Amino acid sequence: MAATRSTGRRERLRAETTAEIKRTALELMGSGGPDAITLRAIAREMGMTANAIYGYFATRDDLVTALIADVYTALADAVDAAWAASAQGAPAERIQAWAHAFRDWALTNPEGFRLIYGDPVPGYRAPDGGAAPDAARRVCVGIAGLADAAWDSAGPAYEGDFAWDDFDPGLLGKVRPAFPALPPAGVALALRIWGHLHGLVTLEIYGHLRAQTPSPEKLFHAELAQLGRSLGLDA
Amino acid sequence: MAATRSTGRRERLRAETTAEIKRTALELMGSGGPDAITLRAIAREMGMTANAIYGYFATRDDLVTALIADVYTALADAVDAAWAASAQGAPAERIQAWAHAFRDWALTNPEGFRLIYGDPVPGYRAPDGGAAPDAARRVCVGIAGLADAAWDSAGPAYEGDFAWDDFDPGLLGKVRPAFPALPPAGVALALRIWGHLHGLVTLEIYGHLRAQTPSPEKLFHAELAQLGRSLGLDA
DNA sequence: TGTACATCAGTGAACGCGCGTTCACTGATGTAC
DNA sequence: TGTACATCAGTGAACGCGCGTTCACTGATGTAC
Repeated sequence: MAATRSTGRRERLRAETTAEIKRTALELMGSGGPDAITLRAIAREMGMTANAIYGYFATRDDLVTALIADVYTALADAVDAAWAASAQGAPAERIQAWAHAFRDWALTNPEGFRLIYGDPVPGYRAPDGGAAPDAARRVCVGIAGLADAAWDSAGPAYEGDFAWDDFDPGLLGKVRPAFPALPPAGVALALRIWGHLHGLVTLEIYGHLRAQTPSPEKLFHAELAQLGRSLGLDA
Repeated sequence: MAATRSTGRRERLRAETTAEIKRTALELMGSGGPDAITLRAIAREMGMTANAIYGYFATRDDLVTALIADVYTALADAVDAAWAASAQGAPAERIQAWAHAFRDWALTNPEGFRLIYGDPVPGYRAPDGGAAPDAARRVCVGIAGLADAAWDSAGPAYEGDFAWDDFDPGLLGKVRPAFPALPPAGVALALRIWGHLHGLVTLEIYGHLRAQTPSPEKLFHAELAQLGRSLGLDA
């Protein structure tokens, strides 16, 4: 009992320090951009030696890999939560809820957004597996949910010559069981919606949109209204 | 005469070396990412000493600033050329020509695309003026041209509560004289189209789209077809 | 045409910096009997 | 409860690296008379 509890304490301390390292890294990224993620800077911030971090992450790239997974998960959680919270709403409302959650998360965590969707940390090489974290796909599956919700009304306008093998099997492995009624053209629609939202948000995050308009959110709102109309949904 | 010609020669050599420095920097960026733009690497590649570059650029950031301007200009030239070349076509064809030129340029110059639209070179700080190069705006003005070409048929579906002061005066200073018939909602449409194209191309360049579909170009093509339909244009 | 001078592109050594990573170690915490 | 041992988080000094930038300089090219 006592032994178990003691071991538990060490493990808990260990987990806390691990979390603090990641939190500190994200804070540094928030204030200084992805360049700021260096073992030495993190250690400095935490009041420890740089190499103490090697007790928690074998290598700097391992730390970055963990950060990316965490950030992806946070984004996926945010949009999934918005989707779930709007479960009682009409499709048009739910799509707007999802999209706003996406943009809001990005604006709240611009450096996180840059970390997962932009250029990675200088010198970083993704691990051999190379596969993006599961959470990356969760976002895509979430968007497929938007397309699915709208497909009854949107379908006729969006039929096209897509086939299942136009898409990655891993993606379909998640999408098809979840949305059995969605045809290939619906998956294509999902990816295109993703592109629309990603484009506007990226332009905003990187400052390109703000150079053209003082109110990017108005543009985003118009985009969603028009999207709803294109999908044949009542706003 | 001889004197003039001699001076001309020196100046020409100087211009050639300046161009070679920039070309080398872009090549390095092409093979090693934006991180690879270092004075020492450029000098190494050119067979000269690192500090010889200080005869051409006062500082590394000055070089990067020049590179960004060059790359923006190359992109703007590419899309403008496609637009001009399709002058005889129907609006739907011209829009497709423009969009394909945009994507093609990005795929041919992915590192250039990342340089101007993504995270800048590590440690780079834009000069005080801070303003993006003129060519950056040329791209936006070009897209306003797309919206203008489609506005006769698209307008009714895209009216919205936009006003002139929803947009940057600098942008309007270029757009309104060029397209006097385009109302504020048309400018909003232009920025949204920009977002659509930018999103799909960015996702493709950064590898996120390829993880979901083996044929991003098919998706892009579908996007353009649907865009034409949304704008009320015949394909 | 020849000579004295100015220009200026490029050299080579050096600076200080922050980085990731390694090494041998210390000292506190937990474990076994 | 007390003692001997194992664990393990963290230290501190050091490594080699590539970077931007500075400095005093050399040597070739062009200029003026």
